[in-house]
Amino acid sequence: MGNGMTGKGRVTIREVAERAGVSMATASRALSGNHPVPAATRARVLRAARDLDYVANAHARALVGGGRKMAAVVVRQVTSPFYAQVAEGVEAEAADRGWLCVVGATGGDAQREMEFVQLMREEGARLVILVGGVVEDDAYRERVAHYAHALDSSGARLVLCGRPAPGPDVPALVVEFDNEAGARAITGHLLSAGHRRIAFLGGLPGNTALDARVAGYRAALAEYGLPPEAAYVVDCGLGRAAGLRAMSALLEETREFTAVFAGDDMVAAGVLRAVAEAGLTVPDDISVVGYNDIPLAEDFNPPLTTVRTPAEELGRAAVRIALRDPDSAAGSHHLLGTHIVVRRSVCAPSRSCG
Amino acid sequence: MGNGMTGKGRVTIREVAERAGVSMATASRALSGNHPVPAATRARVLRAARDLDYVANAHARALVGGGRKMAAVVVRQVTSPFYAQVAEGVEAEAADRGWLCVVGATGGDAQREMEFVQLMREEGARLVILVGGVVEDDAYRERVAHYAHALDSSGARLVLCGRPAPGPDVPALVVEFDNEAGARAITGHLLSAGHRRIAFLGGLPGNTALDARVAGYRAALAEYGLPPEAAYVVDCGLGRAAGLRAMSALLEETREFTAVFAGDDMVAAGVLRAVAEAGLTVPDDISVVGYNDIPLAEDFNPPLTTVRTPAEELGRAAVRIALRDPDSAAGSHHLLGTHIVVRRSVCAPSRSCG
DNA sequence: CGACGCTGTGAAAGCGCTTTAACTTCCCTC
DNA sequence: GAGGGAAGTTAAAGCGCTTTCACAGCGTCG
Repeated sequence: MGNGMTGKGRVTIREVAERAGVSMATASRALSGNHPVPAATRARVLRAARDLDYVANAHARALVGGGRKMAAVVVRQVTSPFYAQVAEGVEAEAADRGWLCVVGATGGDAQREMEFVQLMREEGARLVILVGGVVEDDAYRERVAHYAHALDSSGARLVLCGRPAPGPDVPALVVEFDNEAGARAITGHLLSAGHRRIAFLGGLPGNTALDARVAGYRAALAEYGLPPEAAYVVDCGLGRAAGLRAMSALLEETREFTAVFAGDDMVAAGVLRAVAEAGLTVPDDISVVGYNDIPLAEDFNPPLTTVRTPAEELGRAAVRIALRDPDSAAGSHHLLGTHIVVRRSVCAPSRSCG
Repeated sequence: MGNGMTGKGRVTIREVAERAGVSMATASRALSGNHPVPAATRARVLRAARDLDYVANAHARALVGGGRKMAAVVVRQVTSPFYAQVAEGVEAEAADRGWLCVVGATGGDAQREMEFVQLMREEGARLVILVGGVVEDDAYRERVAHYAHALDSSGARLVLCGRPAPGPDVPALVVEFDNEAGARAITGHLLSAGHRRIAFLGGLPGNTALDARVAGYRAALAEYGLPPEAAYVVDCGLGRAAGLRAMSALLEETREFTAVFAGDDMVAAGVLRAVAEAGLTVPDDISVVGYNDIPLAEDFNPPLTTVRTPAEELGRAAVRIALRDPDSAAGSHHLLGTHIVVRRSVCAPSRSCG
């Protein structure tokens, strides 16, 4: 390497100080910029640091400095396009501020989630972002309330993305998309195309995001003067496999529906597949819409009409909001807008069905 | 919370020790398990820690303990399905060992990559995994050689996944898929189906992964006794947009090809789209194969025949290999196997062409 | 001209933890 | 019954850094 490195042992600030002919205190000030130092002195210190290939020890710094700039984002799995985008947003916004971003994948396991949050407490993360829908039961509420208080007592902030706050007095902040509005809009799109028999596939009772989508779907139906019985919700949960299975079952059972609103794009992928396997065509026989507008949605067959939820923006917003209003932000609730992306999976209800 | 927390200030091991009636040393040993402690004493300490909601300070621990269990994985972008899977594999394997995993996204920018590696040095990461193909030029070689030596001098290991080592004496370890074998196999699949005019779309000269794929493609052609001129490589780079553009251009130009080997599945997505836009059908008019088998490949239209590169396994292998053989592993090169996944985007060359 | 504030600098305290070296018991052996 | 370990425990050193506190030098104002 050709520099003055002392073998394996890391160069410390003391050596930098010695080489620059100043005290450790001055070296520290020049390096960290926490305190003004005359330009000449600073230059000498920086020079010495460069010559020695000095690398600050983040641990020592965090230990004395009390904490460190680190955010953690926790998702079910990194490979889900939606979660990946949110994580990317968090990472980007964190990086913009010089923060470190660590991501944890739980695989949907509450145990691992708890362990990870605990780890983040030990690591001194100042921001923990929990992403993704869950079924809201008592265990969930208790768990999250615990996180919130534990993190709060360590001086860290907790952000919930797309999952509910366990209570009004819990020190956590919620940032999510306006699922009800989005669902209402896309259902309206189907209705205005002439569809009246629209099934919703992908319900997951207790999951607030999906519940809100279902609510929006029902609201849109009501707005069009349809009776509550017109709503048909299949609680098959999320994922491509679930969508495939549920749609196959539905087609087996009845062909009265002219359109399907899939709970998200992966469900829609399964639905499209099921329709194709049944020898039917989208949209001629059945119109399909999804939710989230994942990157590959436009490559579906046919390209999917869906609701765009700018996931990366969600991640960025989470960081921004949490860091903006250090105190007042706690407990607040932020809703992000969405919009419809029209592609080719919807047309007017046709010849073949009701 | 109902426990004995002292407000904001974090509970330290000293308080735990006091409450348990032992010295800090004993408390530390009971908590960390680094040194045997009688069961009765240990129980008292653990009890006190629980009562106080004690959270160890990872920084202090790392400071004195010299380093910490942390791995870093660096990718171009988290939202690419392939990178996401690799990152997930790294995360999983790291989590299995109680290691922390941080991920950095560079957006393909060398500057950001350097900053991130530097940050990891400061943070004391013991394992840095650089994932993803690059164009191998002098700047690249110099950069990576620098990382390798810098990390090595901090006692950390460097793993390159799918990118070449800059030289034989550089302390880095390479783990990647056997791209040449995979490409040879899938080209063979096309050949054995009867295709003789096969174009390769998605070359990126200097990118070793793609170069290897191209080499495999040529080798397969040669094995079937075709002259070198039979190879037709379009260096359009990667990504869906690139595939769409290149394939549209190709179709504009000539229709002599009966099959297309796309550099990866995203390119294949673009190719499929281009074929559809040209009013042609896959596989009846043109057979298409991809590379990587991303999760949505089976939902392409038609479901894509491709090469499965178990990306998550790549991430896991990177961690495992790096951690297995602390010393001997340096400089070694590991090749992971792949296999063909046959779906419906290939059939015998047909009526319409060649 | 002495008191005051300012800037630049350094010695040393201490962040929370692990670990070394030393000490105390207590039990066993010769 | 004295000597030698083993087992259990502790005081204290110190990881690398930031930051207080103190002091020196010096221009400025009353």
